[in-house]
Amino acid sequence: MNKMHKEHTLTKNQQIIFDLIDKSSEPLKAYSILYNVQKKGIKAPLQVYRALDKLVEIGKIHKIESRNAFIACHNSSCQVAKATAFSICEICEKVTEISSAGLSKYLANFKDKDGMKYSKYNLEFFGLCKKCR
Amino acid sequence: MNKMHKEHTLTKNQQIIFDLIDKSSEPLKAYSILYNVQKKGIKAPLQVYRALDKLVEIGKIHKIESRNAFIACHNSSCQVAKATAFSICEICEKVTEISSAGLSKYLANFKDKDGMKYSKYNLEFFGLCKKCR
DNA sequence: ATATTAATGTTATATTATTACACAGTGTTA
DNA sequence: TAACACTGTGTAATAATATAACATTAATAT
Ligand SMILES: [Zn+2]
Ligand SMILES: [Zn+2]
Ligand SMILES: [Zn+2]
Ligand SMILES: [Zn+2]
Repeated sequence: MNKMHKEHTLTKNQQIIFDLIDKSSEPLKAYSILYNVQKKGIKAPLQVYRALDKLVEIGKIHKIESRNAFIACHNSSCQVAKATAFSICEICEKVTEISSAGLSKYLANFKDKDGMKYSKYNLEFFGLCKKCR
Repeated sequence: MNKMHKEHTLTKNQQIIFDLIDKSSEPLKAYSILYNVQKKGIKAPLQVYRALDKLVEIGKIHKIESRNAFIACHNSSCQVAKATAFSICEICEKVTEISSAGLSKYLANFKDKDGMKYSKYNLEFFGLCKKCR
């Protein structure tokens, strides 16, 4: 198989699960994923969680921690820095990945009281989306 | 009664669980809390989760979403705005609440592409603490 | 080839959280 | 007073989320 540059070639299970998440309009939960890929031969939770772990690790998807759900990344810079930001509508649960150069720069340069810098972070904003206001 | 400055009188279960979290040096998980309060008559998970929900709601504790654990708030401004930030050591799992006027001001004023502002957010920074470096 | 690493398949189990229902206390209203 | 709404409690059962343990196979590197 042709392995181009730094591209991660997904395995069969990883590809099946990534495709499902990528084409979804909303974040998907692990057991919802499991249910939807059983016809493709993925039968057990662990198969799903292993693929999810790897996809998160390589930055193809992100976990929305407050919702225990997974969303595909459409922001190529995330694949380098594990620095993510999302907006979440508290009514319709719509989740959008925020890609703001200003925000990521601010957070990447943020130092706490001890002068500590953090390259990795996860930020979740909550509010009402346009529709729900 | 003045709503802005209303003191929440904790119920018995809430007080027992808050005291445990408050005196803990690390975030506590729900079932660890349950185990530790059984001698005080709290026998079921639901009793713990109900108290936790209320304590989160009134800002006495926060949930560390990436760890499914709860920590007492020592930053009085959180009780007004549900805007929280933490640093988490990826080795020893030490969690510290960040209270930075600059950070909270920046995030409270942050607008996404649609001009939307969010008063509520949760930010988790990851890295290595002083000891673990 | 062989050692090594990564991924898979399967079963069982652990951990985290909620539903459903009955009931008790408190304060307000009629 | 009685009726009501509201909040909290106690208990059992169950749902939802995630990992442990073990055997096996595929891909990669030396
Ligand atoms: Zn991303
Ligand atoms: Zn919405
Ligand atoms: Zn706080
Ligand atoms: Zn540490």
